[in-house]
Amino acid sequence: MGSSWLDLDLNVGSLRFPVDAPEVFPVESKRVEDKISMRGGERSDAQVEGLEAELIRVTEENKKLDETLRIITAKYTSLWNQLNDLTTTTSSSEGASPSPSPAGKRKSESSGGHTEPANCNAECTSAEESCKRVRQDCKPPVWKLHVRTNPSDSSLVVKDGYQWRKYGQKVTRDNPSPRAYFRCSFAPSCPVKKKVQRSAEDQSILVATYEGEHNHSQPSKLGDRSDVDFGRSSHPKSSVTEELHRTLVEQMARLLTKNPAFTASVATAISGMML
DNA sequence: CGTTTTTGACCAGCGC
DNA sequence: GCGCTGGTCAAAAACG
Repeated sequence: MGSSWLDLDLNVGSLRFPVDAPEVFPVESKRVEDKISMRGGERSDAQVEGLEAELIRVTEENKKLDETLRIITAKYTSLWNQLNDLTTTTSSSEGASPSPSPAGKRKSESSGGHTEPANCNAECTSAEESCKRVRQDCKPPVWKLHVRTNPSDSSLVVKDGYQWRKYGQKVTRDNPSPRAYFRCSFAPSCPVKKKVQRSAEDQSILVATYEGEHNHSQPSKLGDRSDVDFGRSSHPKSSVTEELHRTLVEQMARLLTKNPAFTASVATAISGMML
């Protein structure tokens, strides 16, 4: 995928309209044409021809811009679908990645990402191992969420819109950072658990592991103290994908707003529509 | 005073 | 069976 999609050549540099003629945008072209035809007698033919030429030129540029926007949208959709596929596969295969832990066979850690039976197919041959797999398959769904935080911030808090109660903390063998254990405190019967630990490789990344599914609606919608609301579904996977969606949109917005020509064009377009 | 967090103790699974 | 390790419990402390 590379950066080709990020290299947004919007070709907006030529869209520098005269300040006194904002109405040349397509939404207003019909009105401009009417004005021209109505007041044609008051203007010279040269002026009319000049305006018409300008109108045609700007209309063409708008078509180009519209086409570019359509391409960007298509690329974004394509990229988003790829990301969806990627998160679906990585969330189930992450636990299979080489673990720094020599043991790496503990039931929770090792089965953390093993919800995908395909992972076991190549390895599990004996009856004993297939029994283990059956046990693992019965476990609640497990999803991982990586959140970049300020490394100086030592709190193990991942704001995901739900209300959590910490019930334990432990230093694990393969990571010097402590791991915090949380339960969903919004509903006492909610089976969801969350483990949060800093990444061993990058201390600025918090790795939140969700187990199970919420059996209630998201509390943040009911006006609780949580300040993030990116999970519309009670399913933890949905929270993850919504988070990715949000990140993508933010990145796109950041890229676009960094381009002064683009922001100038948007401003001109908006003012043109308002006028 | 009720709720949440902290933290040491305990339990269970797994490999040897 | 033993030791290691991750996960959970529960009493005490902290907090609002």
